[in-house]
Amino acid sequence: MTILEFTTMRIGELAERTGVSRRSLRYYEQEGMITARRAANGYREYDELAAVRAANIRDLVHAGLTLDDIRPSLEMGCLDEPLTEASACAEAIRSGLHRLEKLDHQIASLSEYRERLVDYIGRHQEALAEQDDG
Amino acid sequence: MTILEFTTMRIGELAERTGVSRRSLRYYEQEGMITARRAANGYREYDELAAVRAANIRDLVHAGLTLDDIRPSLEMGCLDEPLTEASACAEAIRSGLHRLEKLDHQIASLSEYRERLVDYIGRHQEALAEQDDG
DNA sequence: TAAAACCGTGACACGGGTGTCAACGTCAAG
DNA sequence: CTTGACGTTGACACCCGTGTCACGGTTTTA
Repeated sequence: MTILEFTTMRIGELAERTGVSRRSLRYYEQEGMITARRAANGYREYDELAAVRAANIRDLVHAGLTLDDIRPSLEMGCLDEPLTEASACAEAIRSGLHRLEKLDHQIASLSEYRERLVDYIGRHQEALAEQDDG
Repeated sequence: MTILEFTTMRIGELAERTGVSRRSLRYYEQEGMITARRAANGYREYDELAAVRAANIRDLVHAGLTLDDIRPSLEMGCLDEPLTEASACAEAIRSGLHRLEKLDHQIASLSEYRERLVDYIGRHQEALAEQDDG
């Protein structure tokens, strides 16, 4: 615990810190997305890098990406620091571009439906106002 | 077949016309999203309304909505004519709004990742240009 | 030392939409 | 009558990330 080189933590702590469930952390590891050393007793020991990655993965998954989508970025080290600061990546971009296409399609579709929905809402907000319990 | 009142068709034809698989058409029906009369032999018989609905559902599902998301709109008759022309709906809107929230979150998240991705790409397009096989 | 809290693995289930296969009925054409 | 295309239902499988449970080992606390 008082090791200075790296802040080492076990799965419970990491889960709490990142908001990623133990289950998911194990799954991410199983999928090769994060790495954990093993203590003598078999317990996983995570370092800061794992924590950063876990958080980044969490964000991307939450945004609707799959682990396979994320993997290339990760393999290029793009997820080794908080997502807010862009690092240097290159090849991951290629697959990123691929995903981007689909992404744009999806966004476009959703936005289109959104528009229509908003249209409806605008047209009938009086009707809604009368009930307004939601 | 030469009935004039409604163009009646069977599942195969509808599937071909809408691009929705037979399997999905049955599933939609099972989920109460579309209706089919039954011929004496048990075959499903679809009318034009079913065709329109099927196409609309197809679009929305393709856009990332679930059948449960779509159901309210459908129940209000919002999907009874081609989606391009907005009809009069009201209560469906309420659940529409609910879905809309999630939708916006998702779109926002995706867009954010998109931005970062585009950033990366911009920064490293030279590297990509050198390989340019994609 | 015993209880409580943590860790390990393995297995099963879910949701949602779809593919696919089996086993069977129906209908039109040869 | 047989063949083949089409229809029916039911069941099982997939993906993907996650929850959860069982069962056992370890660490910490009382």
